[in-house]
Amino acid sequence: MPVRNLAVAAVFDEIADRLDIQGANAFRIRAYRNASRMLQELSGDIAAMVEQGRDLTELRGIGADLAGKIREIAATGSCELLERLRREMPPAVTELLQIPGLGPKRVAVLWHDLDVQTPEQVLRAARDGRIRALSGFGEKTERRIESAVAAHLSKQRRLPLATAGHYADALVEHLRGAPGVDRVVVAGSYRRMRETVGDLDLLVTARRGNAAIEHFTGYREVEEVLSRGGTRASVRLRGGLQVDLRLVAPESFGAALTYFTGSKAHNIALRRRAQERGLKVNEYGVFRGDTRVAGLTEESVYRALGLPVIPPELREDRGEIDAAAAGRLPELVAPEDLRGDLHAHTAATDGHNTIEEMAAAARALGFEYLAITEHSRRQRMAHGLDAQRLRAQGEEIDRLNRQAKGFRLLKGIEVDILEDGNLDLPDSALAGLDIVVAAVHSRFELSRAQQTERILRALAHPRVKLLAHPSGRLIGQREPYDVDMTQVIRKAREHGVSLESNAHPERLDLIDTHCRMAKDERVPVAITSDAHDVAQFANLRFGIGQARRGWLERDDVLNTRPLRELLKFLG
DNA sequence: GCCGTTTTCGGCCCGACTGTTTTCAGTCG
Ligand SMILES: Nc1nc2c(ncn2[C@H]2C[C@H](O)[C@@H](COP(=O)(O)OP(=O)(O)OP(=O)(O)O)O2)c(=O)[nH]1
Ligand SMILES: [Mg+2]
Ligand SMILES: [Mg+2]
Ligand SMILES: [Zn+2]
Repeated sequence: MPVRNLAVAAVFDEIADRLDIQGANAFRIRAYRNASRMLQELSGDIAAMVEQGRDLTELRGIGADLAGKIREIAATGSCELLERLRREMPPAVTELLQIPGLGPKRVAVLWHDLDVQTPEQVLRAARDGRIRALSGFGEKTERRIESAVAAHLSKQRRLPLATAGHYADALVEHLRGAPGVDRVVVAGSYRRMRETVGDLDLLVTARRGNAAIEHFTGYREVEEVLSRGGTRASVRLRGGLQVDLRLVAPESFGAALTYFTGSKAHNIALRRRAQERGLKVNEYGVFRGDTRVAGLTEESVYRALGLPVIPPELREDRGEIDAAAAGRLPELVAPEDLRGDLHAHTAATDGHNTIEEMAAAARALGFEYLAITEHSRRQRMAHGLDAQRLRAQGEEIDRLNRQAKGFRLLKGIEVDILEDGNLDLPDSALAGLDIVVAAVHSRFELSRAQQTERILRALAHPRVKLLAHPSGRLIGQREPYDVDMTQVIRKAREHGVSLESNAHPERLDLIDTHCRMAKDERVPVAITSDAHDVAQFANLRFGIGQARRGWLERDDVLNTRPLRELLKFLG
């Protein structure tokens, strides 16, 4: 079985961790981490590239050595360097790096001097008072480590973006009440609209800072203050979420926002560009020698580097700086570009509102159209429609459309793709519909070849115009099924099928990197809510976020088209 | 280990907080 991109990335990450603990050159380690990140974001299949004999050194961060290692991993599943490092160091040790406060140096000492290999063993060593005796460690460090391990062992993983939003809103409101506070902005991965966030990063400007930091650490949900200084503080909330606050003077707002929005890789790339121009960038501004030349606004920071402002969603060091320098940044799709929604459910199946209520909510958003796309009969739990109920619903929609002016309900279905790639309803049932959305809701465990074959077959069905939630993943709950997305996207193009970017907060599927791949292959993406009630249209903003992260412009998105053009696409 | 309209060798982002340190290493953002 060909090796997956993520598997190669995992090998490089493990090599980086082990080299780190061994005290290897920091830039060599960074090279492995950069290569891993590139592979995780790569939309094409690395194994296929190897097989086709492509020149891997054209990939960013891959030189002759790492290209060789990728070929070795593709051929054997592992590589000599990793196997050697594993022999030199017990397997579990790298997990210790995940514990906040334990970096490579301390992990090396714990392992060498105490033969500690697992978080549980660290906890025991701390409780036995064996850590404080180590040189470079002390009583306080031991206590911090103990607390950090306990938190690590009970910690939830990364939080879905929408969930983090609830915490963020409450915190921002709390901070706005602090004396002397000027502005409060959520930065970090939250501002970049990543599908999940590891923590919350809050930027605050104030003339007198101490009061703001006091106010922050005094927030009622704070469980533990992890650190606190004059310009920054970190806390852990009940429930485990970490929140970092950064405080700067108002004149540094732009530089600090750039810094705290990241990503780290984007920051490094920006700062390298600054170096090349004899400038220095930090969170206080852009400097030439001792003179500050920018920093009040993000616009001023980017301008000082000869760049237009780069939208936060693009700041991942995926080529956005080169694009900006060349004046080729995309004009990203925005919420107001949407003219309708192509995936929604009603109380006829597992939704909670009537067709009329859903239509009224869509109209209130300024939409021109809404497709009603219930589940098909196989989804028994959801009361999926059979041919007869689907026809009856179509008649009701016809009746509603006759009454409504300036708005169009589209007759649709979210039909199951069966294991063999056939659809869950006969062609006769699909014939009268405006839009057929096809979706995988079962047999996620099929092999890559079988799953790909299954979906390609569905895409070839002449009535199918939209592939719903193409990866099938549920964030934090279910991994994507194994499928060759390159082939899926090519097939979609061949048959004039659009790919859905499902905006449900647990899905956010199309994944951002696949979004970008669809764009490159000129396959239109439909940003849909999959709303099961009228409130869920609000989720569309998360779909917009993922689309923007995938570099999509208005014209790359199917449901920015006016009704007439949409209908043309739907044939 | 990667990379180059200044370089094929010598650089590689920059700063805050903590604890144990007698001047700064380690970790993190
Ligand atoms: N210049 C620079 N900035 C950094 C570095 N590490 C983090 N930052 C900045 C950019 C990050 O987006 C921002 C917040 O750090 P986080 O660790 O919270 O990362 P981020 O929010 O991007 O992702 P997350 O979802 O929290 O894992 O701080 C660094 O090593 N150098
Ligand atoms: Mg963060
Ligand atoms: Mg953070
Ligand atoms: Zn649905």
